[in-house]
Amino acid sequence: MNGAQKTPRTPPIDPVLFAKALADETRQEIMKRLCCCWLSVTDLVEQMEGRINQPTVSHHLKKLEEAGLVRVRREGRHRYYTLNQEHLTVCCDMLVTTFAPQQTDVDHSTVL
Amino acid sequence: MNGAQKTPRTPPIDPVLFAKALADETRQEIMKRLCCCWLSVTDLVEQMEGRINQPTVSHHLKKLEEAGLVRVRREGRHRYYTLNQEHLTVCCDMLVTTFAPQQTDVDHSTVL
DNA sequence: TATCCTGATTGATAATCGTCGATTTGTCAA
DNA sequence: TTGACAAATCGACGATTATCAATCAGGATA
Repeated sequence: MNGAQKTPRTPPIDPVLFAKALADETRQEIMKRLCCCWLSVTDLVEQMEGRINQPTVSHHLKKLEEAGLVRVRREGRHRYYTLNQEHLTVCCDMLVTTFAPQQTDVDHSTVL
Repeated sequence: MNGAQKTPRTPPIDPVLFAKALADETRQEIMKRLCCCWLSVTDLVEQMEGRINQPTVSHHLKKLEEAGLVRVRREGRHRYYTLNQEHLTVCCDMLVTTFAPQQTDVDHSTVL
């Protein structure tokens, strides 16, 4: 009885990294499929119905993970991914704040 | 007494277009400089202090305009740009909504 | 008109990025 | 061990994109 494990690292709060992670149609489709459940890479490949294959899905998941937008859970030989809703919300709030007027350069390198 | 004129078209609500517009460091810097005032292309080029030149600034402004993130005002031979705060907020809200769970595919092609 | 100024457009180039086939790594079950 | 499966990594290729120099279009002023 082990293996189950959450992503530990605090997600990066970086407006450019965040936007780049979202700046792809395929990645957004993956995010939609992960918004309500945990799916493995194989699950995602199946749901894409031959439009993209396994290495590509892995590649996109890596980018999303680097941006802190997905959580990973390892279970046996599977890895289950799900969307990190909280971080998405935090980043969206940060965007609005970053580009708000009367802005005196908020520091986003440290988590609030 | 004429010339002064706002951008008429309702900005597009498209999560991928929005993210792509934000997915560049230079563009985000331009957005920061436009968040509190109206600046001309020449103003922006000066503020960038030789790091990017005029055609590049124009190119970035075009992308931001296509995403509805800047407003333009023509005045004589000048064109003044400023950030469209409202649309930025709308798009961020849309992102959170789009990837929220219990989502029954909200239509974003029509403005709310 | 001619000239100057502002900013958009074009064409070329280099860098980045998405995609895939092939391979590798890691885990479970015989 | 071995074999089977899941998923990451690697290398290559094509498409997209950021950038710049050069040019062009429109408006102001003389």
